[in-house]
Amino acid sequence: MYKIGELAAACKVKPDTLRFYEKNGLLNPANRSDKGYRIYSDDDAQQLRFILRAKAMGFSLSDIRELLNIEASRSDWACADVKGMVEAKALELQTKIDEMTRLRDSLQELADACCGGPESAIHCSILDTLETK
Amino acid sequence: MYKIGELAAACKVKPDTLRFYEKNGLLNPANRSDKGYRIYSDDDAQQLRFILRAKAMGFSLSDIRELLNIEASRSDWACADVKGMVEAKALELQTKIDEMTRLRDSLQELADACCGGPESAIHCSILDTLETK
DNA sequence: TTTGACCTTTGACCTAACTCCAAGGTTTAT
DNA sequence: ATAAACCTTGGAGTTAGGTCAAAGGTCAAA
Ligand SMILES: [Zn+2]
Ligand SMILES: [Zn+2]
Ligand SMILES: [Zn+2]
Ligand SMILES: [Zn+2]
Repeated sequence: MYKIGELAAACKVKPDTLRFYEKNGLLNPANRSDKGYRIYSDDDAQQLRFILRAKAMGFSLSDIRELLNIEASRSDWACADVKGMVEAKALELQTKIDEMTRLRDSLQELADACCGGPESAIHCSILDTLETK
Repeated sequence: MYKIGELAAACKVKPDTLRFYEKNGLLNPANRSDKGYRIYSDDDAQQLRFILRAKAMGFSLSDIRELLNIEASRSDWACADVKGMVEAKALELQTKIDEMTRLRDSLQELADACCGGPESAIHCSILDTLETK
């Protein structure tokens, strides 16, 4: 049984983060002390670690809410559901990667066309390109 | 000479966006009509296109403010300065790409380990992995 | 002349995921 | 006993780049 600061420290997050997760339905402390302090159980700690691992994998908090729902009643779901979520996330990421790669290539092309020398930028091809495509 | 709605329509942005750019020091209309309407010149239109092109290249508005400063007095800057900015941006992008690629690979690995079948997720390796690393 | 499409300003709201603050109550250590 | 270090709540602020609404003034067409 942990108080909020203890669990937070154990998982290297701030107490406010746990309150935030609670407010957003991701982690409810098992109970409260007679004076109203949040008391977290080992299961809660495990659930927090689940959340943090999923976050590190790139899932949003609302994705994680879904994963927690599934995890809470695994038998109601198929592997296909879970795998579908993960693959969708991977695809989403890939789409962003592609977009950023195109952007990076454009920038590199822009940079390559510039002499990069110490003289005045009056003739700079980068600025020219941005000025009039 | 354009009123705000005209310039906005010509560049496919909303009037509010132009007001926002003005508030943030990116684009000041050449003058105002006697009744207070913003009046944009052809130079302003050109500057807006500069802004939009730079944005499409992945520059943030504060990057663009810098670029506009340079553009406004090109002779005070060297090509090296401009190229440096562009290369820094490309590198920044590359760093994000690398990070997202690692994330995508982790997700793909996670997905690959799951059977993805229609039976219950009780044995799902994805959930197991997230539950206890 | 009256409708409707413009324009003005100020200021609130949006997403995401926290983070911080204030004002007060509690626990712990010396 | 008292000060430090915790805990509570509610609500505001952060970043980035807008987007919208309200309340009012202006302008062109029918
Ligand atoms: Zn040069
Ligand atoms: Zn150059
Ligand atoms: Zn399976
Ligand atoms: Zn599975």
